[in-house]
Amino acid sequence: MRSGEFGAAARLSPKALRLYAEQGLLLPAEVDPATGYRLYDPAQLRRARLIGRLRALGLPLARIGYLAELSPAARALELRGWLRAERDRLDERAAVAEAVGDVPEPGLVAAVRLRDVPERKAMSRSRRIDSTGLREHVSTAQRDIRAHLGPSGEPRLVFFEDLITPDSDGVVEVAIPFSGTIDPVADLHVRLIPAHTAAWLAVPPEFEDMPLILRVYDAIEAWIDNQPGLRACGHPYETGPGTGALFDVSYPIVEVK
Amino acid sequence: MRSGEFGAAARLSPKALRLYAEQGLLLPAEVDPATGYRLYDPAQLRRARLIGRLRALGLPLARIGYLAELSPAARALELRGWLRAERDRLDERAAVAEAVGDVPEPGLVAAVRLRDVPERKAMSRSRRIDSTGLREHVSTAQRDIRAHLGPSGEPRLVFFEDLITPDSDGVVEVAIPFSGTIDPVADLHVRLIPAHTAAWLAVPPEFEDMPLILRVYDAIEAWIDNQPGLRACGHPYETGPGTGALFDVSYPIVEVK
DNA sequence: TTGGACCCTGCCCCAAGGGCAAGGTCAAGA
DNA sequence: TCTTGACCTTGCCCTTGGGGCAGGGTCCAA
Repeated sequence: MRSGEFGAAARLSPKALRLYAEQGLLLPAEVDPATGYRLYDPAQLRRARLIGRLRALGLPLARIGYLAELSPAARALELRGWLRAERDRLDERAAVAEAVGDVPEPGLVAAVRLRDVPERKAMSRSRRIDSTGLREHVSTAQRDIRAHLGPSGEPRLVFFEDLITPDSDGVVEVAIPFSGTIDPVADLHVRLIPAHTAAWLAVPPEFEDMPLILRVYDAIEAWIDNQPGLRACGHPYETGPGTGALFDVSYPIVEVK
Repeated sequence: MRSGEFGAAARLSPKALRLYAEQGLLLPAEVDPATGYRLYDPAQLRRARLIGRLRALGLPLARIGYLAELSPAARALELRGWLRAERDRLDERAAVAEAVGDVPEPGLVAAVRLRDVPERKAMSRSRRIDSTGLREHVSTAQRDIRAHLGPSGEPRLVFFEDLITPDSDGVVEVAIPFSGTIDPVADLHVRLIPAHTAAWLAVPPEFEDMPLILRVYDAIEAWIDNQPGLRACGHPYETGPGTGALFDVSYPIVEVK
């Protein structure tokens, strides 16, 4: 079969067929060396239709190449896992959407305070994750670092270098301050957390989880914006355990002219 | 504020800020005409953070530009509608995924038959839709066409020129055959459905809806693939009411060497 | 004055093709 | 046998939302 006929039977455009051939996802049974015509075997229709269905689901071609090699049962299993992940992502998006773009909570804004934080040494691990891996990253990094520091008992800090949502990953650093001298190990770095002034808020229990935690961040940002002489600098971080709460949220700030 | 400082406070990359400035989504308060430096006002942080949040949800910039102009209440309303649509899309994807890539139903394959379909004139409307608009397209087109044909009572045909899923749209033609002579009206065309042989299946009631209807298509395709002298040509169509069922599914076929 | 940090424009890159132009191939009708 | 139209090829530019880099200009503090 020539490509047009094959594409019509498989409901794939000529351009798509060419792309799949280039990527090795669906190699023509034969390519005429003189004319470049791609010739397909009717037996390839099964695979072509499968690819079309999976593409229609929105799966990337690389993933399709993997799935196409699986047995139907294994493929169904993978697809169900993917659907569950998609559903979780959507749930988180719903949570973020609920909190987006409202006016800040006046009660939270009024509770923002300033404090001076001294310079500290800290052992930390940075990793690029999305929100699905956040909880695990924090707990395992904390465990690994404490295993090296011994029972110093300092609160942990979690720095958010980017906005972490199900659709956008970013760098999150888990750091535990310590006294004395310790050498870096593997991916556990030792660095200085510089002295700074922070605008902070003890997170009320009812705001601890997504999506309401976003309103805590909103409130601190709004408070800083309302102080003409102050400006955020650097990344916000969560300190846990906090001062009378499960954790505090802090923004390093500077004074400007 | 210069772009770097502003970007750090809003958690937006320099590249993203430049893009938003080019598209008019977030115009700098001032651009130094000599150096091209973009200077932002701290008051723009609110909008910048809103844009960042909406981007993190996966919304396209054009939509964000629209949403950013709305009041928080109107924005929340729009977002809830969008989330509902996303959830519907995901439900349909789940349905498609359940049916994808299994082995065809042997009972269905065994029930496939051949029939010769004579040439007919038909009045039809074609439209590019995705699966959310399918049901409405079929019913309104059928109503509009029957209003012009009068009570001829012929079964309707629905041609699927592409695979229709929540993520991929395609052309769907609703056609009703008639006898006599009728002029085309507006977007209702008059065309010949050529004589052809069709491989067809009366859809059992339990297979009528997504996702199981896909297995009916799979079964006919598998049956055709197993007949060495036969090959599908043209697009499949649904005939309703069918022969002893709510509708039949047919594939036009040709004999090959 | 000089170094480093910051910023600019402009170019190429990603996925998954769509669209178009220029040109080569094939089969059927005249 | 010739021609015509349908089909096929390669190659280039376009899409979204930026990432990354090169080359060069700016700003601020030591």
